[in-house]
Amino acid sequence: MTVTLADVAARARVSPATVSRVLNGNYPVAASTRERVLRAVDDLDYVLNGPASALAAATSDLVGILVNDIADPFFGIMAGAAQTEIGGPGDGSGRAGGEKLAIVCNTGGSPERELTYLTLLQRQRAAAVVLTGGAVEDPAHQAAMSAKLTKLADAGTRVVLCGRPPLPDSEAVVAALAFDNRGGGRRLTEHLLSLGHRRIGYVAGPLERTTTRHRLEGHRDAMRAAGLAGDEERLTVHGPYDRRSGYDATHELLRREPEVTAVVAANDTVALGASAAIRDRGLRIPEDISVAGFDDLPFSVDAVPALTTVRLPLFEAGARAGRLAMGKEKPPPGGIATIAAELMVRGSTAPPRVG
Amino acid sequence: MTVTLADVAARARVSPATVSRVLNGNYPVAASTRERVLRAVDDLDYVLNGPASALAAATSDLVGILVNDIADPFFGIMAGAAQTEIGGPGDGSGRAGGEKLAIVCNTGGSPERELTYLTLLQRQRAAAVVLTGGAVEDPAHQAAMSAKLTKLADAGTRVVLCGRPPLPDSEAVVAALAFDNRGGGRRLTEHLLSLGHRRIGYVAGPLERTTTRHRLEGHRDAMRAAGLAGDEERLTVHGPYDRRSGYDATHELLRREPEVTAVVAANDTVALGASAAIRDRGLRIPEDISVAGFDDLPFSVDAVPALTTVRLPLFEAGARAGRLAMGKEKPPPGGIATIAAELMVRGSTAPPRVG
DNA sequence: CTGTTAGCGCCTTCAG
DNA sequence: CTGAAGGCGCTAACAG
Repeated sequence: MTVTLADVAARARVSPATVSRVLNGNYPVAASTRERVLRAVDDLDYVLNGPASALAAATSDLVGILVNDIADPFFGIMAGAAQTEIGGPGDGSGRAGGEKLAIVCNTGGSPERELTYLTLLQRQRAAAVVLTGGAVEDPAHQAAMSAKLTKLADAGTRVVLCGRPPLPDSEAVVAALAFDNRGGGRRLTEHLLSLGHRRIGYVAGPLERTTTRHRLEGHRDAMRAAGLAGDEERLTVHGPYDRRSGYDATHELLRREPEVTAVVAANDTVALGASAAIRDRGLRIPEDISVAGFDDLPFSVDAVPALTTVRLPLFEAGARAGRLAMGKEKPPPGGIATIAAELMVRGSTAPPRVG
Repeated sequence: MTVTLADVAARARVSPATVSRVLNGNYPVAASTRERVLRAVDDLDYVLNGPASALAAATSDLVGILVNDIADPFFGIMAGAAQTEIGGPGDGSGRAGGEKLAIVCNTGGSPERELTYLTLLQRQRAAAVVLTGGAVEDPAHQAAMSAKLTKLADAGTRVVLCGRPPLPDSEAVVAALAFDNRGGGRRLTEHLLSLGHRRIGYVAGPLERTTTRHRLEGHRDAMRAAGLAGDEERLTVHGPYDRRSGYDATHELLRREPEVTAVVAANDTVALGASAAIRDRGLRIPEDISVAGFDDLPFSVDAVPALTTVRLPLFEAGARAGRLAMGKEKPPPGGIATIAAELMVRGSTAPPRVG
């Protein structure tokens, strides 16, 4: 029925072990023998049995990339970049060579699904796992994650964090690439303050996520430094990282405080929704209200007016995470690297109206 | 070292066979026995060995989802939707149950990588494969794809096409969900014609892709029906499906023909770039030039002015593909379904200036 | 450089 | 309902 390695061996008149060796290419085989085997493989249209191979070798060529929301380019860009480093270029023959199979798993931001996927990857004896994006801060979940990642690491799976803060005290992780969300958030708000804004609304991401907290903390640090503490709670509205949330939260914000002169959004997608809400109220950007985002996704520069935001080098970070997962790059000192966030000032922010 | 099924059996004082049966749940086991086994599993923190299981059972719980560009929400939305149907909700314990592992593979639009991923999936004995988005029209590649998909199907892998036209003559495919790209393209251009536009530029996608061709054919059908044939080549510029391409191609288009009053883009992302180019030339949308896109991605409604486009039910299509891949839904008659594309008229299109 | 020999960990008949 | 036994297809020592 299905052709096996033994069939190939028979046809090439060699032993199964030899066939295995030429297929894996990690052992010397005479050129003529290799030739013969390869021809047999082609003749028989043989395809390696992944599970059998993984079982015998006790490793597999799967690399998992976990993302919170695959429909969000924030994750898509990182995952795609990681995949280019992991997947190899292919040999143009459609025959799979020694490359790894980079697979993207969409957790939808759910802690349960995150753990489930890790278990599934553990089952598959994944060669590496890349966790992207912010983490949920629930202590129970964090403990479960630590435990799970430790087990994965013990089983030989390389664990890399990308755009996620390092775990409290885990030796399991090869490397953690953390974005400077706090610094970026701070500089963004400082920019608004320097323009003269004082009443700044904040449309935050979902509660209990590190990304949300860090960006918000950066914002509040800046506010506090400017002597504007005290009104934080009232001027902050939380919601998911999507367009709709930005829209709704901004309406809520302007209801609570119509005198807001600037709105900082949790990310660019939310900023888009916020902008729509502001316009629906008949207000202009940036003349009446300034708007700022975070991430600098590709569409942000094309918004009208172009969106002031904080640029995160998503592609570069994803690619680096991919290389780390493949062991192609040396981990940073201490296993932790902070990735800079750059303020991008564009047309959506301007000084507040006088009066 | 690693705990195996036999360890669990020993601890639960049953045979390995019994443990296997409770784990797979597809065979009657006494409640008390099951209880004991489950407890042993928890005590020992046992994780099933996927490869061993797949080898013995000759099947696996992997489902592959192939996308052309994971950073593009067009694919992200479909893939995410498919994954919700495939991955199951999890049981909240982080312990993986009977669900499938939905994995997204990013081909980058490369035919070679597409075939490579299919081979990798074939190796893993994937339970199903979902191919999303347009196909490359190169005959050699199409033949190779047909052959590969047939082999996958023969090995028991369910193949589903989502947003991709059915293969010429393949019995391999369970179901093909094709978008009505041609009809959508035609109606979009008819809309522009009805507004009074006559000189319409077209920023097309990459050559040799079904999506590109069908949308362009719809456009040209409409032009021809209006007696406006003849100038197609000059008013069409091809490029990748990205923002940059839309920007560059639109500049090129306006260089070739400054009298263009409307630009139709291959998709919404391209339309964003086209809009930026138009503005950079000091022209207004829609007063000087109308712009239209395709897909109706989430950001399109927030563009300024809001983008006229053709809505594709990406989430619904992806979810349906996921269900078909799981065998949860009956395939459409003949295995082929055409998914309607709906014209969304918004602010970016208006009658051309008079004179 | 190549063949031989044992498993890898699990599922699945087949008996009981 | 449960146990025993064989093998899924491949790899990894060992010999030669």
